[in-house]
Amino acid sequence: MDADVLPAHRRACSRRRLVRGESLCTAGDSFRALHVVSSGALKCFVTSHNGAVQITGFQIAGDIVGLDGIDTGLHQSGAVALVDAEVFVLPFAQCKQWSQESAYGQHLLMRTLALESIRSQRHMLALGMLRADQRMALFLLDFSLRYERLGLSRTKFVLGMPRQDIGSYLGLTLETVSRLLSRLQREGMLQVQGRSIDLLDFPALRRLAGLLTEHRCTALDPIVDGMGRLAVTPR
Amino acid sequence: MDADVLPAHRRACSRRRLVRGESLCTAGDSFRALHVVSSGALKCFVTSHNGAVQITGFQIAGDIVGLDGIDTGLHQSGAVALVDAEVFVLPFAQCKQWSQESAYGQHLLMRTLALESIRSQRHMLALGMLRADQRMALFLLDFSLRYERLGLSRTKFVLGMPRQDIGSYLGLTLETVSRLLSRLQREGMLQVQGRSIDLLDFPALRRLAGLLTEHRCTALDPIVDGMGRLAVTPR
DNA sequence: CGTCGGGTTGAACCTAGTCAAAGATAGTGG
DNA sequence: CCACTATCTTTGACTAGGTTCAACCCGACG
Repeated sequence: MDADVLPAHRRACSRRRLVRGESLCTAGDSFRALHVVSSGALKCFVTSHNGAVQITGFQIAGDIVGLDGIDTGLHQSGAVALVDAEVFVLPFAQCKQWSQESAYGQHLLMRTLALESIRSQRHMLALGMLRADQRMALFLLDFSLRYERLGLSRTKFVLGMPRQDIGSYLGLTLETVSRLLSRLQREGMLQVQGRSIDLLDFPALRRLAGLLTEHRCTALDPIVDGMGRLAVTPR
Repeated sequence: MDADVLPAHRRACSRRRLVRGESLCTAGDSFRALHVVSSGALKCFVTSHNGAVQITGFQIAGDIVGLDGIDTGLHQSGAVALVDAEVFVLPFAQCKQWSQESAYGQHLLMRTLALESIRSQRHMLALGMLRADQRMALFLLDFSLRYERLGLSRTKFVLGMPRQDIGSYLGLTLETVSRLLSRLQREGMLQVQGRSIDLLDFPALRRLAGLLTEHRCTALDPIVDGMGRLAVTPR
């Protein structure tokens, strides 16, 4: 196929590089595009009236940023790079077109949106009814699973964010996070060295988190391929 | 227009009546349709592995139930009627068709999905960084606003759910909920009689919740009209 | 070498949870 | 219509898990 006969949504999209600490968007910015992380890591956060911030999520390769802008056309949360990162830029108009022209695209976009709210709900559940140590275990297992999906080690990984951010995400103080990591290390469940984590005892961590079964939440097909092209056929 | 030339998504959809305590769907059910509450009230909840339940939301007239099934095709949460209720049944295939044929439909469906995840995020923020009394105040103000939008009193209303459910929603125990209501009454912010609430001091409640401004989160156009027909033009 | 952001650890305090008992309410059946 | 029961609600006393405040440590960087 010739490049210029391809519908807009089939062309590879542009990319954007972010250096550590650089912000991708800020709450209140007008929403034009979705972003898919291709490398590095971001954090998303909302700011409350009094100025306090709460981290709402951490995104690594394959994760989507910016869905919060769809509703009002303004971003509801900010996103900044935890480490140097690169993202694909998917103009939202293009996504809409894609969704109208391809039944699979429509399906995928809706699933992506729905999944986002399920993730929030699951996290809500964690914040609402788990003890601090259980939240921490869940957090670590979640990261482990996500790194594994990227083909990386599920036992050894580096958390790109400071204790403060982990605390904010889990509804805890940074001191509690620090104490918990120390305690879990003392109890032999993991090894921690600054931001480097080495999970040693998965069964124990799962038991702590209250997971009976290996909690594999559905992995959604990515909406873009490695080159940043919107998917048009399954898998 | 003749009824039989209307596209499927323009025909009034069916309804379903639920008696108090009856369940609309259960986690694991296969997902076929979205539901829009037309009267009464529902609660949605997720069940964790160990059997504990957490309420994820309360739906009153105009609210949508069932978005959680879109991702996997299976409902992730259950929904039961708090009081006798009626819902419109929107077969999901029909929604998809509507979304493909009408740009406005596509827009509205996406906004609805996105709004859902923003709501979850906002609630996450509340669970993660607010004290119990602040969560309670926010909860009451939210209900007040929603009743007001339905043209009902924003000061006097009846909470259809037991303390236990409020607690579960807010990440608190039923005793704490009870104590908080008693305390807020003692402090003159409201009057409580069983499940009947009368908000007396909005400024104080807002101050408590940490809301500087009157927190009016965007009201999304309803996706169905009063007869259960999918909207095709704004407003 | 000093400073600065991030991390660890300790002690005191406090919020919300737990356990327990009694009071209200609503629903049921005689 | 009333009595009985089940459920919901309130309140108290006690406890524990997390926060707060504060000191100290470590490594990076000018």
